[in-house]
Amino acid sequence: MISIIRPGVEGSELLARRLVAVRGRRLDRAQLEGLGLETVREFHEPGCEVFPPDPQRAQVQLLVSGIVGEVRRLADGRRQILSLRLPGELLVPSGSETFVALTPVRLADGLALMMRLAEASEAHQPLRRAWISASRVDDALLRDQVVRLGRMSAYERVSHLLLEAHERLAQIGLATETTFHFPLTQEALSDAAGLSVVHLSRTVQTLRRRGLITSGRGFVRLLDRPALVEAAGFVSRFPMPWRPCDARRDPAAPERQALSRQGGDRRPRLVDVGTGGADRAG
Amino acid sequence: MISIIRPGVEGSELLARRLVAVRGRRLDRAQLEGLGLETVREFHEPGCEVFPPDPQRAQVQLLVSGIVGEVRRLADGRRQILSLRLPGELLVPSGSETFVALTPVRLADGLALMMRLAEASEAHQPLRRAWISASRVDDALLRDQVVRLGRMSAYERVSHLLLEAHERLAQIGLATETTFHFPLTQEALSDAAGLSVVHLSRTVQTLRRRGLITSGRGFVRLLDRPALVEAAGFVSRFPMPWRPCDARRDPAAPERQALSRQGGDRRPRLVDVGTGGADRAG
DNA sequence: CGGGACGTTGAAATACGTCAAACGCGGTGG
DNA sequence: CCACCGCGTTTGACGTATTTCAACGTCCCG
Repeated sequence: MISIIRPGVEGSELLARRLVAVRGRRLDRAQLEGLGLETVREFHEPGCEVFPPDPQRAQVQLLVSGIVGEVRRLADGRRQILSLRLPGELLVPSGSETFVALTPVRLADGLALMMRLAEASEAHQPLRRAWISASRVDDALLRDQVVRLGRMSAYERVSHLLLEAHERLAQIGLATETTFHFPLTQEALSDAAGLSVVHLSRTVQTLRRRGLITSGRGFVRLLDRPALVEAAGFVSRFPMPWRPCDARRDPAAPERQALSRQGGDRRPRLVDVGTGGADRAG
Repeated sequence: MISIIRPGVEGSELLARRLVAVRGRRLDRAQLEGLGLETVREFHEPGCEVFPPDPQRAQVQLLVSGIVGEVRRLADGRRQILSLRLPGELLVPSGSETFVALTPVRLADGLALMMRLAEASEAHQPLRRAWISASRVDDALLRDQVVRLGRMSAYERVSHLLLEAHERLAQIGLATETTFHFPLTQEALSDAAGLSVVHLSRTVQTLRRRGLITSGRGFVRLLDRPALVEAAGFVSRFPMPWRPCDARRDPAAPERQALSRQGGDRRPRLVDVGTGGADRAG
């Protein structure tokens, strides 16, 4: 299976896929050349804050692999994850939030990309426009988060969150039609969903008992997507609804095997341990 | 007292004040000339959707007076107000959201402003930069909303919401040090706070019983701001903390009186009816 | 073999939602 | 002027969703 920790794809490729997905249009790969995105710069253990590595280093980073949470903390220690950041996304620090690695993470310097986006050069208008589309999608996702937290039950929130994660990962080729690697702690998930860990755990189990998902070893499988969509009132924020099996088979294929032997990441954090043998069948 | 329905100030003036507040810097008023903001175009009764008046009309509008809610609806009728829009703010429609008038509202065409912001003309760089600051503040406020809904109790949410409203209104001269006009239905407030109307009502009453606020006739008075700030863990998102009594006395003064005689707005919606005579004292 | 991180479970407390009725108020029509 | 009505708020009783606390199981690692 595909690993989000080691996707087997370059960061710029993931960025490109994302820009294509948010715009629903092709993008000339030349637009992303010469940005120095190949050289991965950081590696963080889960729980670490991602910014700032050094003050003088770039303040914008491209997430190449792993999952990062955009976090706000309250005085008494309560934590809210504002958004989950997935590979191919740019992390721009913004005052009141911190970026926290929720899994092992690799980053690339995003400064050159940021500067290319800022300059209004004629040659890079397609990139610029794609970027604007990406920002709009990000914005819509943040508003989804508001609605999730404000008006949805725990059951709906978790379903919605999983559907969103699945779609976003699918768009960049890091999910199959039903399955994706999502090695988050239940504590992280609960902070994203605005729930207590305990209640999140129970909610996930309800989803499993009802046969909507299975999960374990950091993988989630959506057994009945239509039912989940129905339960969560899920609406896609991408211009094109995702459909499986297009550009997703070829470039990501290399390390299907390597992962499961090694256990994926050193700290094998699981969404949950699964119901025994429920999640074989690949 | 100052009315948010008829502030006695032009829309461009409110916009200007806002741009000053979000940047913490002066702004040459010439930057806002020739935008056609003087001609107020719309008048909506509460509950009406603000967009679109006509397809061919401008799709961007400046809110000149009154309060607008940025609304998402779920399939079963649940409603979440993503953000409250106050006078001097620009309403840009965005697909999944609708703008709903929560009080009587006046609007001006914002298209010319939008276009001036888009063109990179050297002359209007200060405006452009101020606008970027405003966007950043908006963004921070939306994230505040996420935290409110995700990790705060009803009591904290309402306190926080009131403090935010007060500060934003104070920044544009529509609030005194303690008091502001806020003629929202409790239903609207509850949809903003992610609570049921009933529970919101009880929460507001708790705040009153504890002597933190009084309210009635659409006005809210913060009796003990420090206590509210403490209770809500409130943090300002403006570059300069607001302090009373600077530019707020002169230009807004004209129609102090007109309002209370007329009852403010025709449908005198109240935040609540107050505890009898608790809110005199000027 | 012990310890720590993570997930699960059960019981009890509580915050919040729902339902239904009453109230206050301003507006309207007689 | 009063009676009535509609809208918004308030209240009480009650049900439910969610949290909290505490304990236990498991896996991995030292």
